[in-house]
Amino acid sequence: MTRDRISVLLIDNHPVVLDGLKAVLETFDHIEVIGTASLAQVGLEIARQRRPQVTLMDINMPKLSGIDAIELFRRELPATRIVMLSMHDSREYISSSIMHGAVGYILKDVSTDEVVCAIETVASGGTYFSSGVRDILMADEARMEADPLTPRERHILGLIVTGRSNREIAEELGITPATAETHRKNLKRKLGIATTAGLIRYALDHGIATRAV
Amino acid sequence: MTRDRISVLLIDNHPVVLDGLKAVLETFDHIEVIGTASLAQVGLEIARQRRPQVTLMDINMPKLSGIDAIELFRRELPATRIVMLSMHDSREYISSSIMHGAVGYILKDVSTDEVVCAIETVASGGTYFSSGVRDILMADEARMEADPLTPRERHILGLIVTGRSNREIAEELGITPATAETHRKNLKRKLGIATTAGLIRYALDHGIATRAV
DNA sequence: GCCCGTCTACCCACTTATGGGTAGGCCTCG
DNA sequence: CGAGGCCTACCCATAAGTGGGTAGACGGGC
Repeated sequence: MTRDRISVLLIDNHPVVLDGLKAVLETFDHIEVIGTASLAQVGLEIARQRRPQVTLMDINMPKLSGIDAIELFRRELPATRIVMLSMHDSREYISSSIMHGAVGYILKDVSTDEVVCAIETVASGGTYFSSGVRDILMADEARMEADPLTPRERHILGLIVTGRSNREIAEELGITPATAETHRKNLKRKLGIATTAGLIRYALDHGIATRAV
Repeated sequence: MTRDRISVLLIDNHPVVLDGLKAVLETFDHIEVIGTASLAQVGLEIARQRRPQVTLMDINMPKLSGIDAIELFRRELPATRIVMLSMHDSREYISSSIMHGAVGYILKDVSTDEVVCAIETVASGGTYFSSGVRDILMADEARMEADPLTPRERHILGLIVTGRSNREIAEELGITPATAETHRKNLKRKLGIATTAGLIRYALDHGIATRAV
């Protein structure tokens, strides 16, 4: 399923970054830059036709922001792995990117080796965050580990792990499904996790629930 | 959330079983039989009003079968934990019960102690299967362990664990979402697992996927 | 040659989740 | 008393999953 060369699409409205990155990446035999664009919309059109395995996308772009573009990419091309490029290590940008479906986030001050590494990692199914980003994510996690979830949220997370629907959770706790839904949303937001599957893995990882039931 | 006494509803169209079970259970202080019925419909009506924590239900009943009744109970009262009572250790009945949402299955030839144990177990969130049933489930599992899933199914299960939707899986594998859906259905059917959450736990348990991504 | 498992694909009706919100009541801490 | 966290509850529109099916194509083995 993995082609011999990793196909990459570059989207960045800074020509210097775009061309520089392209030139550098082309020196690697196993990476194929199948297109470049300075606007997200144009990049999306290229992606429609070329189906890149990986898309490197600037987060700050005029007209269509990188964050919004993630949405569009994931709707139309769910298979392309999106790595955000950013000059800012803003917590908001990072978590927002992850929430919307990016699988990588690298700061523009990283070495090209790191970019290559990121491409390789996400292409093979992993996630990649450059060192500065990792620090922020780690700090987040540390803050979380201290007092991550409210008791109610922990309880609900436990029920989610057992496959309960919002309605079932509601019935079980004597609340309305709408409230269970809110808790579920808050869990995702707090933990920066986009999917229910991710919540389950988080819960199992952190001993909030156990596999054995 | 757990009341001091476990409220239990009994549904069985054999008066002997119904009355006998009621009499026996009432000798236990921590169990409260809040109602009995010989028809599933009647039991459902009682459940609507009394909201039992646990419902023991015969699988073979006229008019409305126990299996179908599980559906209705879970729609209206998702919180009540359903334990099927059966004289048959039919594999079909058992897996069908589990698939529809029962959390226990006990044969009628078990000791009353076992029934009490089942009630306690499911009331506290677990599942209970009497010894004869366990054997069958075990045999199933053994058969599964040998060669449970096709390579394609294993692959798709791995993607499900990472939270991919059917559409994302389809895009990733170059198939249609409908096919991804079919694979997902087959996974559930083969493994006798009702929920996506259950699939994820299965995958993590059996090393088909790992938490670390 | 035929059966069977596998992979593919589609049908339907229905339920549920998702991702944005907003907002009120309650309690605690400063 | 005011701020903020927590739990509750609802709004909207859209996307996705569920649970029944059926069925064709391909390949291997008896």
